[in-house]
Amino acid sequence: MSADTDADALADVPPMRADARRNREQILRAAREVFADQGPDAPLDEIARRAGVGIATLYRRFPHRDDLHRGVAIEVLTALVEAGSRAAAEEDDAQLALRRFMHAALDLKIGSVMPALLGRFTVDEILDGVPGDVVDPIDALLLRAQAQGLVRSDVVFGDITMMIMRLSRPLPGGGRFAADDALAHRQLDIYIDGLRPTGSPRPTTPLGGPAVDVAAFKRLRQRVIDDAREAHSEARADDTGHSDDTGHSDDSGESAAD
Amino acid sequence: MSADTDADALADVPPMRADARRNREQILRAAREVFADQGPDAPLDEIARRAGVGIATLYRRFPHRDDLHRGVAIEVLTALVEAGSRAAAEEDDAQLALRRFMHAALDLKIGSVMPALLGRFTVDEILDGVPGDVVDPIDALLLRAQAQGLVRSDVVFGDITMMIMRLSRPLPGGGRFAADDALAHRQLDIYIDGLRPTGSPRPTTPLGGPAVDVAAFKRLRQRVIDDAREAHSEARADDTGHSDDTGHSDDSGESAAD
DNA sequence: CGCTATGTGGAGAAAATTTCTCCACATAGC
DNA sequence: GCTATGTGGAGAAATTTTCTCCACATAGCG
Repeated sequence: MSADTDADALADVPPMRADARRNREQILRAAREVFADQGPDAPLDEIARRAGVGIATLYRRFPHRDDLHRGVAIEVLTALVEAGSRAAAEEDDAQLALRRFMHAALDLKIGSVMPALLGRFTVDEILDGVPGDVVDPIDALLLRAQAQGLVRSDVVFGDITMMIMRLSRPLPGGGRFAADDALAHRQLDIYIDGLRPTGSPRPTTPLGGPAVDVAAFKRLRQRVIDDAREAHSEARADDTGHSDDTGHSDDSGESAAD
Repeated sequence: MSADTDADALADVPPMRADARRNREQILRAAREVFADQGPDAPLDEIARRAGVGIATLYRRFPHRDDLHRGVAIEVLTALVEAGSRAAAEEDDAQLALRRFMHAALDLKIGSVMPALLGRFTVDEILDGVPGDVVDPIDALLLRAQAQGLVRSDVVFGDITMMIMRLSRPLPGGGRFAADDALAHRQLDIYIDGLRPTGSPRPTTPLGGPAVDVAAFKRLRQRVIDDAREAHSEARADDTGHSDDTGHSDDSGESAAD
């Protein structure tokens, strides 16, 4: 392994054509999104479609689903370690370093890696592809902030990572809410403020992202309902059963399947 | 749309047999869980199974999927309103009232209602079954806490409700993590602490629930991996997937996995 | 510029999953 | 006991997802 440019040279595999490599990256990026959105068993069609490639290309590059899991996991964990060490190095303030790391991790949608890490194949299989340790550097960020009294002492590793995993999934309801990612960052900021110790002099973080007040919530609800109604009426053309009121009707409505 | 507790009296429908009513409730409870876990398109088999009834019973009671959506929505929203007014009435402290309401709402898994509310049928269809307004009483809890300076002023309705929706879904990874519900409450407590204004004298909330530190995380990871390996080796017995074609120069053939 | 090894897309068969009906059997409630 | 009401589960039908095959495209080289 003299130079990484010819990692291929060691194997008998000839170097990939440029467009093929580009496609491979598109697929991994799409897979990360789709796994985060829909879970590890998401249909592969969807991934190919989002990547803008044919299904055959996906299968050629990743013959089994687990190959895709592993590919995504390696990519994301590598970026995660990188984000952690960069945050630690570039932010003097330990709380800001932690905050910056958490937002970066959220952007990476590490929720997509969770399924791959937990229970598909050995940790080693993934970690062999990832430079350095993943867990301890993250914990170090937390410990440093705690040592300086910037984060309450009863917070632990899982309170950092598992929240990010949760936030990296879309809201329930089928991705109807457009500003989903921005809202996740807003919620993360509030959560991070909640990590401060009692009486901390640190001010609360100014909240960006979508402020969904009651009026906005009602507008949102109405808009989505209108959309759905429209989609529905397209789908049913001739509506045999009008919503005549019968309680939880046993057989009102369109049992006449169209 | 009549309240179904005494719909029987008004309509020509004879009263339900006691066991049938019990089953209906079991189904709604199971549906709530399953919708929260897997989304609004979750397979109905799963719901019937969790409810401990046959699939036919489910179809008899709820001929269309939307009937089930509506039934769950009505039940959960009714309980939600009830929880809100109870919290407001019984807690003198406005911040504690808000906290108590949020934890109650999390237990209700209102994430399961979101899909039904957003885009399946009109709001009225649900709300006719729910006594009173849903949105404003919740907002009132927040406004009261803000008026007393117990919650920062830039927080809005959506910061309360949408976080609960998110927390009511399981962690990504296929429900492998047993203490999921308890972790959600722990995370919620941290989040609520983050709602306090700068310099608030209120102490942080003591954290219950699972404290997943680095050691626990590694143990958890290993345990799950072991489980999966076991399940895998049962399932494949013969299939030797050869997958050295990832073009990633990693020699570790995954076929060695077993 | 033209050649060819490498790469691509999409149709569609095969497999897996999910829906939903039917009917023989069970039991609550009188 | 009797019977109207309710039940479970088998399995056909419909839908979704997987995965292969092959005619066609183009990067990269001389």
